[in-house]
Amino acid sequence: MPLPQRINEILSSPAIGTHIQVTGWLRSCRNSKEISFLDLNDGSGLTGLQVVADKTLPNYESEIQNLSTACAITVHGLLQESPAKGQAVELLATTIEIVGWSNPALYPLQKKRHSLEFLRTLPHLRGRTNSLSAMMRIRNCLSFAVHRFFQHHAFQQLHTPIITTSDCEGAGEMFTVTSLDLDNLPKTAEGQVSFAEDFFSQHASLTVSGQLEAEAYALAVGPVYTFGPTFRAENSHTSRHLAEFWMVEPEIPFCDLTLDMEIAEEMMQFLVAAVIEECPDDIDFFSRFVDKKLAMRLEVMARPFHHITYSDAINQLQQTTTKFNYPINWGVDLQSEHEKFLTDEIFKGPVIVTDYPKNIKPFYMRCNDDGKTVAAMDILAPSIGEIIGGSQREERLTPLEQRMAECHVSRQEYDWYLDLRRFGSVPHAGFGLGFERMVLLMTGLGNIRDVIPFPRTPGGVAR
RNA sequence: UCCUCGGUAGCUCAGCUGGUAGAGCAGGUGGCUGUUAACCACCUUGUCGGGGGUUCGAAUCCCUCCCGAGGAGCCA
Repeated sequence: MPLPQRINEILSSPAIGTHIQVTGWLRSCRNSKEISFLDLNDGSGLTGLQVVADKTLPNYESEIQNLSTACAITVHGLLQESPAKGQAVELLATTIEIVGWSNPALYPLQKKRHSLEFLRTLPHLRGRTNSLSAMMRIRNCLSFAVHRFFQHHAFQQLHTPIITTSDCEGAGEMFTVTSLDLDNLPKTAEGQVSFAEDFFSQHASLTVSGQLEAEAYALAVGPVYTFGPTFRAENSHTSRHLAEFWMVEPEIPFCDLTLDMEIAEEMMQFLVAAVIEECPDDIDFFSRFVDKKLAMRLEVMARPFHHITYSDAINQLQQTTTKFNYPINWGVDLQSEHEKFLTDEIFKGPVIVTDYPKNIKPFYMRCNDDGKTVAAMDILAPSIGEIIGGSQREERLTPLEQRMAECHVSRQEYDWYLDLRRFGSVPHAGFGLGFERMVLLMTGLGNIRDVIPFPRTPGGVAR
């Protein structure tokens, strides 16, 4: 493909003495009367290529001296060793074509450091900063590694629908999808909105999870995984939640909770290793400027994860002298402060908590023989909290029907799901990884709005 | 949704117990043959988040709304 060579490739194996062409955007310009130094960056890495332009260039006075941050240029020149300190190689320009000008008085990003809060107001431009481009490279690396991991283990990627008519968890607010005229809504005899007249002839929403559809295909073609956007209309205004986020959801037939946990742990360690291997500069950048403990945390991720049952976790938390804001009782879900205590104080690393009380978990999780707990597992990561939630699914028809009744899940609506238990049901399990939380873990960034290019949160969409 | 802290120049912030606004950076102009968040000199910039109130007088005190950050709940 006739694409221009990227700067990170040029710098990693510089062909000194050859003529090359590069394209990119200027981060800064240092002009003097007869020579200019242009810091050219094309987004391929943190380090830019220094372009040296001297007055012999025909457009030196007319154009080059007027260049400023953000201008786009194409440079032909001679790659040479740099006589000055600061960089090993530089490009001595023979021609510089200005592809796109930028008005420095109006361009909102300066050479100096900006706060992440300010950059959030410029989602369309913030990718030009080191922080966001480094995040983007790590995010991309993680994304590709997810596919590599599952494809290598013969999982098939399943494209589950974005628009759905089922509410998977039975919890969580969903966004309604409608083409009805909002100023003139059709009503039923009871005064409710008549979705029978809507586009899909029934109420439809944006998906909160592809799990149930993934189960259907796992019981048809073998191990599958989904990797796509999911949506929650919950009014949660925190640094860990998005209204639109990406989730990785494998679903494995002939699989119990133990194997499910093994796969989850192996996947996470594969992802961590991939980023450490492929994005060392970006990890180093985040370690130095964002989170000094990042490298240490990533080391811990490579060790075997700790395991503890929910009941044992409750016991341990009850035995500590630490005072919690929320009381610890068997049957109540673990609060953030409890999860943090498990990961940061007791285990000092990732923890897999298993066998939660069935009453705090959804209907589809498999009931354990004790009748009180389900075959569920949550992976808690240091400083992030829950990063993976998974379970072995209830494959037995009768217990599933009982749980659906207890949870007030419509039998009619989920009859198709029961079919999966009627016709060749097998033990199966899966989990969901919050992809942005994985990016948080790998970058050390503190706010989930900074690990997705265009964040959607309650209250506003900037672009 | 609740709690806490914030909102002053393009950005980051100072502005004490009320006396009507400042710094650094960015930007502009000029200078400089090798710079590295370049340097030197000079210059520009404000409905002090919106609205209302107290006061002779409000960036400063009070009320209210909006927005942002951190935490909680819920979750991934």
